[in-house]
Amino acid sequence: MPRKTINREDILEKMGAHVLEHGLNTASLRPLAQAAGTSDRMLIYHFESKDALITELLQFLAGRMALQLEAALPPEPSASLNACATEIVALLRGPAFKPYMRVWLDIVSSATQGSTTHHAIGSAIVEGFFDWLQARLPVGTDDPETTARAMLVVIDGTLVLDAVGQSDAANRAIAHLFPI
Amino acid sequence: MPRKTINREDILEKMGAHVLEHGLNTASLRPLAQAAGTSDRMLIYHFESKDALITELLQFLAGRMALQLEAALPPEPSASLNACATEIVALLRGPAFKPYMRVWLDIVSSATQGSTTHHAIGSAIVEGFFDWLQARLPVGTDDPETTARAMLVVIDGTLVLDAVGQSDAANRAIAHLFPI
DNA sequence: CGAAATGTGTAGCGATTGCTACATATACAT
DNA sequence: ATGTATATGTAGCAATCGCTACACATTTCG
Repeated sequence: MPRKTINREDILEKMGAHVLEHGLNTASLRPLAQAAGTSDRMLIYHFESKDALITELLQFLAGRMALQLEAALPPEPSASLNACATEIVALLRGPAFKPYMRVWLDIVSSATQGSTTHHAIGSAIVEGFFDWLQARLPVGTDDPETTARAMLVVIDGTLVLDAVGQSDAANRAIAHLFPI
Repeated sequence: MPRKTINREDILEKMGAHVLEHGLNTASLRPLAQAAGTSDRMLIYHFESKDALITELLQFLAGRMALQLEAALPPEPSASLNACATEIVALLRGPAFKPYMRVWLDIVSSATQGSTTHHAIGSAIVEGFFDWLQARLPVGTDDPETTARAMLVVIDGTLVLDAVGQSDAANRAIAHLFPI
């Protein structure tokens, strides 16, 4: 038995649920601690600082989302680019992933403000999503790497338009950019 | 002479510069007041509450950006869709507009967290940008409205990828989605 | 002139922030 | 048994948050 079999994973789990529900930017130590059933004192004790805690929490959530993505849409090629984009966007808009998208946009926002940790985590998330996305492209897609990157741009742009209530416009854009 | 010829415009100008430089989410009353050469006390006096202040400030900045957009790229049709997208993205990445893009992503982030005021302002900004964008499409573009919305999605997706250091991927996506 | 409206500085309130000092309880190793 | 590492509660600190009470000036208007 290792000496450090404390909760850590449990704590991350519960804090992750709290962040998914209440947002990342507004997450302060005491509410996080309450959600995890502990105290701010112990959070600092376990994670050294809030920055380190947030970093580890975001990595944890990124892993969680990757698992859920593969569970929701296994890596089977779609029938067409349009179907691929449509399926993914529908999935990300659903109740299971919308909270992740909110956190994602928080990460993006912090990254643009100059936070190197958010920048690094965001980069890793995009890279993972890119790999998952590439495996779902229709068989025989020309230049799958560039196509996947294009779809990544369209999906993220859709998230932005969704945020300000322009989902219809985003839908039309997808249909226009991936007609078949 | 109207009785209310106080600074208001000046104050908004200086606070806008501060927000463009230091970000929106981290903007609190005292730094904003210092930037405007007044006190938090007076900001509340003039704008009733911080929420109302931020709302008015964002509307002010949205108008400013619209003006600067028209000044930087007058509404002359581009030679091609690719040229249109490339020119605009290069402009938005430049020093004059990057600060606006940071604020824009802050607005998007707050809107996804449920802020109705940010949602409303973000929606208006997108609508204005959409109109400006439509006027720059090449002459004879098929279905200019849908095309402009598609380009909007691609541009916003590019901003997101830029935020996490994936500008190269975004560039390739643009070249792929708007080949000519 | 005098009253009323408009503007501004000083000081502070209660809440929250990340984080720490101190004491203490438990567990494990020697 | 005893000492040392691990774990945790209590209390609080200095800073910052949005906002307000109070006093005082200046201007406007009847």
